[in-house]
Amino acid sequence: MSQARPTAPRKTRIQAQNEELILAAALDVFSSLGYRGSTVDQIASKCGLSKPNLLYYFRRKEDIYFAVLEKILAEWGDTLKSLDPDGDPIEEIGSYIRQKLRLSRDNPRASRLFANEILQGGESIGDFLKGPVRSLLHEKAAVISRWIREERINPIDPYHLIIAIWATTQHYADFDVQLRAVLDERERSLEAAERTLIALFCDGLRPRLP
Amino acid sequence: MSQARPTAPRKTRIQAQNEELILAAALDVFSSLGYRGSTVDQIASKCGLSKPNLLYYFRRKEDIYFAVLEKILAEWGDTLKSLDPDGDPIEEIGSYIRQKLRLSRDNPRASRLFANEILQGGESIGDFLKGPVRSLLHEKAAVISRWIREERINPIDPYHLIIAIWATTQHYADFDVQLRAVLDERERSLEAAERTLIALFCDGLRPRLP
DNA sequence: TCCGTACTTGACCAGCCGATCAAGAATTTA
DNA sequence: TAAATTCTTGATCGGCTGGTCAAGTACGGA
Repeated sequence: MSQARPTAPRKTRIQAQNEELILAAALDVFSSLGYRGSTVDQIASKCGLSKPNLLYYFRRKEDIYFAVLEKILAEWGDTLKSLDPDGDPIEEIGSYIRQKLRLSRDNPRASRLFANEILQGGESIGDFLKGPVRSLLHEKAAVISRWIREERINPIDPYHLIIAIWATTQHYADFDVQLRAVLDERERSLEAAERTLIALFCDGLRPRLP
Repeated sequence: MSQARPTAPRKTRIQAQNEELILAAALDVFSSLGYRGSTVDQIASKCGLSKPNLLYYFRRKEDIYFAVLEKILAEWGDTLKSLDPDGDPIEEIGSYIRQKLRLSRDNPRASRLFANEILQGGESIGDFLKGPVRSLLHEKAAVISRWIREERINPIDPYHLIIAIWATTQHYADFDVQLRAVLDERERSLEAAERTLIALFCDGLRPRLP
């Protein structure tokens, strides 16, 4: 699967270089047009290769798509590992939000590709979701549950908390078009989003009376 | 635009009936396959009409899409009008969350179609976003700003607050596939989501000390 | 009942797109 | 340098899909 040519067990310099080119172009195209909306020609011309040449490295359009997906899922897995069980709960969750927000800003196309895939039924990543993501979620939920038991944070459902964090942070990548149409430039700063979300998740809206 | 036949100023019984059939089927198909992934044939066979017959009512595939979009945007506009400026802030925001969450549950396909459209660049709804949605957002933001000035809720950015509400509530429709893969049946109840979000937005995570 | 209009459809077309192939160019290896 | 391998591409194919058309059928008013 990671080998373009089944007959070639090792990667040439040219091969590695072109595959990288292709995957970069493919992320670009797939994330903005969706799988079905993208054509092999578009990807090829975006990276300056001919269509048959591209199909020499990846036999099928599907294979390109899978390769892109695989790549971004791997990167994501790495970045999701934080949330130190031994740290201060509020600090940890705050920095988790910050981190995910930055990921949204720095890698919006990956986020959109993922969103697209989910909306389309997510068949290609079902195993990934049911495996790594699921266990990661449960692991983090357990940490949060412990924090709740120790009365270091308010008692809320840990699963829905994490989902809320995912939803709010990814939203800045996935719905960027909407935000651009609806917010003024000045209101769209990452800092404002960061401040608001952290304030919200930490202290909520209700004023502390005394 | 609302008339399928430019030469026919009035709607026949059959016409009204078939257009409704078509739009229902189209929402179904478009929302699960996206615009480019859907075919006119699929929509036609889903509502038991032949393809040419469908294209008799809507000349182009695009026209069907626009009609569906127009319909759901109109319905949405209606449901978004709540948030009474004279009510209790916490109550109002809570009931707004509840309302949007129920909308997600009762009309997930509309939500997904919308998300799909945004991800694809949202050209078809640019005017809608820059117009009605934008002014609605500003209107609500003004209300929230007043509540903040009156010190009835904590000072946070009203725009990002509303966006956070949109993000979290729509997420339950748009990312349903992911939630199914990652959560157990029991954890996926609307009630849990409702409770968690409202607790989060109202009181946050940090315990009140005294 | 008859006539005009609205509706329906099988057959068909043109363009696009994924994929193939054979043949030539470049690069590596010996 | 020569042979072997890898890389590149123009030409082409077949299937799918949006859209058309002509011919027929149902409907509704007089």
